Amino acid sequence: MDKPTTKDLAKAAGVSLATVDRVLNARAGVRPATVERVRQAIKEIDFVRDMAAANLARNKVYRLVFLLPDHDDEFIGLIRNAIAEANMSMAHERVNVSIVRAPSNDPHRIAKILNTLSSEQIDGVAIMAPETPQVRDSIARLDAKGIAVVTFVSHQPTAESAYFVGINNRAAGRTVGQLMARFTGERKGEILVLTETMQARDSQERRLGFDTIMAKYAPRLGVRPSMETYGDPARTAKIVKTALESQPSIVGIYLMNHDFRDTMHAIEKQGAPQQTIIIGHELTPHTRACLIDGSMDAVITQDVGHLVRSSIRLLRAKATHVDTVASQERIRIEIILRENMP
Amino acid sequence: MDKPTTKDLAKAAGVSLATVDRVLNARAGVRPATVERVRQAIKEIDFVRDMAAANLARNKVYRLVFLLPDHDDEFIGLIRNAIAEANMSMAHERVNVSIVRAPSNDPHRIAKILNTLSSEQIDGVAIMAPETPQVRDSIARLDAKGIAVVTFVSHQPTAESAYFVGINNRAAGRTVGQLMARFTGERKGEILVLTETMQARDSQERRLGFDTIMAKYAPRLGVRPSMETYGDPARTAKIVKTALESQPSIVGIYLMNHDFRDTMHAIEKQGAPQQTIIIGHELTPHTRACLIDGSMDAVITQDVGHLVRSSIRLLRAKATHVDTVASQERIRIEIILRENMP
DNA sequence: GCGTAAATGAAGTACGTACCTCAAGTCAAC
DNA sequence: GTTGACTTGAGGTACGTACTTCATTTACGC
Repeated sequence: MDKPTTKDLAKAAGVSLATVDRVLNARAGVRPATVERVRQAIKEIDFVRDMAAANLARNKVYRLVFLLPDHDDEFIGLIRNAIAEANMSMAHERVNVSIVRAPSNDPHRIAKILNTLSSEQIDGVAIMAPETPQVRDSIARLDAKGIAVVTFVSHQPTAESAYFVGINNRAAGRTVGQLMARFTGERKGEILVLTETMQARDSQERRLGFDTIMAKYAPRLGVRPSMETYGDPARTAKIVKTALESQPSIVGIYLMNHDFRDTMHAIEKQGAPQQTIIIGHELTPHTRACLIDGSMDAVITQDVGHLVRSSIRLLRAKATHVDTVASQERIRIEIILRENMP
Repeated sequence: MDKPTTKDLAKAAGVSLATVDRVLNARAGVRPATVERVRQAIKEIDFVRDMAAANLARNKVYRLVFLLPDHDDEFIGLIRNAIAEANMSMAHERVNVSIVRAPSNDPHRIAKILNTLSSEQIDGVAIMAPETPQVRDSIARLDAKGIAVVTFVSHQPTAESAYFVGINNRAAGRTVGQLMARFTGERKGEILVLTETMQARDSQERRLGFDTIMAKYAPRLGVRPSMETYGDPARTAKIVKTALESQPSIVGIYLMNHDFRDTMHAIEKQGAPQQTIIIGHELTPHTRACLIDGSMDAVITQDVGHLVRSSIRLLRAKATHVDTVASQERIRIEIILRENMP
């Protein structure tokens, strides 16, 4: 009652191992009727190819690339660590993962890098980059070249050939909205929304989701227009100072981008009103510390290790033309409070 | 620049393949000095054993067993589905998982089942059962027999040889406490705590964590003693009726066990005060529906698929005497609101 | 029925590791 | 210096699949 092998399959189909091999690997030179016979036998004896052995025989290492932004914030750091760890723990899956970095505000540069990838060197790419026409075209080109692509963290809705690994940012924004609505109790006042840039689709979607819920559940609260820091500490400090001085009735702050260390620093320096609810994205050493010392109330995050492993599994499956277990690949929107911090 | 193989390792260590094999598989008959030389070489050339090939060569299927309670509630159903799914998706890992069921209130029966497992048939067991001396002894016996054991969902702190796969229930209770404290706003009143039985260690720990946070963050709220339903619908209805009638100032309800369909039904029938915050455990079809229709406010859950896969990985690693990636095995306490429901 | 092309089979090597056997080596105690 | 125990090496087979080569069979048009 052991698992059937290709040998059993050959016997069941009444053909030789060579023919089984031809069918399994879609090689030419087999009559359609014979192909069908083998297909039938596969179903009958419930044959599943031993991919470990197959890959061993192929002696192929799947070379995957993560394209990441070239600035070094905490979130990117976590991703890099997760990639390094995955490279270790998934070694027996015959994957070799490397990282390529590009300035996220230079679509041409990103496109150039993607366009130079050839299917001889690379089997798959996970792309974390803002949505631009250049990147979209590059993804189509990669697809045409037979290189597997997933979009990573940043959704590229116009790139149909690439599966998206990340959270639904609209839902993430809604989640923050719900927490903000409830954590502020019955208090009235204003909500500040800060982000690095509203150019990013992620920010737009989060904002959209956030507004929907705030309008529905907390009409008592006024949500201010998004303020952009452009990642500039001086500008950030100025914005925060002005906002907090002119708005004495702040009851909540939503930090919409990841790695808002400068922003938190500015808020702490300026001093927010007592009981101000502060919610932001991504669990990092910094946000972890903020949860512990109480300067933040909640963090919405996605499991970085899961993101990376999921991307790798999907790329590998795509490169091998194999199906995947979809349920394992859904990235959850996690709510972290001080009490359930991992 | 390929990945080093045992052959490369043999050359690097200046020994033969046979000796490398003896060292790698901890076989006897190698001088300590030689062992050390090979160990050094492993580090030097950064050798990692190709587990896929190793398992192929071993041609061993790891037979794992999940011991589950024999009553069929929604949570157990989810676990069974997850096990079936894992059996499919981890087939290439050479694991075969089966389920054995036992009445969770009959420790002798459970112990008897565990004691009949022999290391010839079974390589590992994941045990979901209440903590009892009988089970604890059985676990020790399994360990002595060389069968890998993890405790699953229910912590058995006295069984040192078994790794625990599940959440910290104390922290889970604290998390519920924090949500309850915040979701009730500034309102004053009483909190009901309902569970199937306080005999279960899980319930005790959740309660402990819950009380800690409530005392600290919501002293305005009175937390009532835990009420036990014993899984009896009639009793449940009576308890809920009495509690809600005699306590007009209920502002929150904590449902501490999983699968509280009867309890929710009784609450809905009796009618809780407007704005009563209801929080419970485990995301199931029922709690999912409750979140959507607003009859529940939050659900604390653990990823069942993750629980199962983690158990399998750990058992398999233990059976193979291999290290694991700890970070991948930590089960998170997930907070689910309507907005971030997966 | 003959020639040709297409389909199929038989048998091999390879992947990286496990595990076995047997021979040959080393070393220390006597 | 012999004995015996321990250590090491050499070489084999096996796991399930990929891929190749070459021989053989089948099908079809004439």
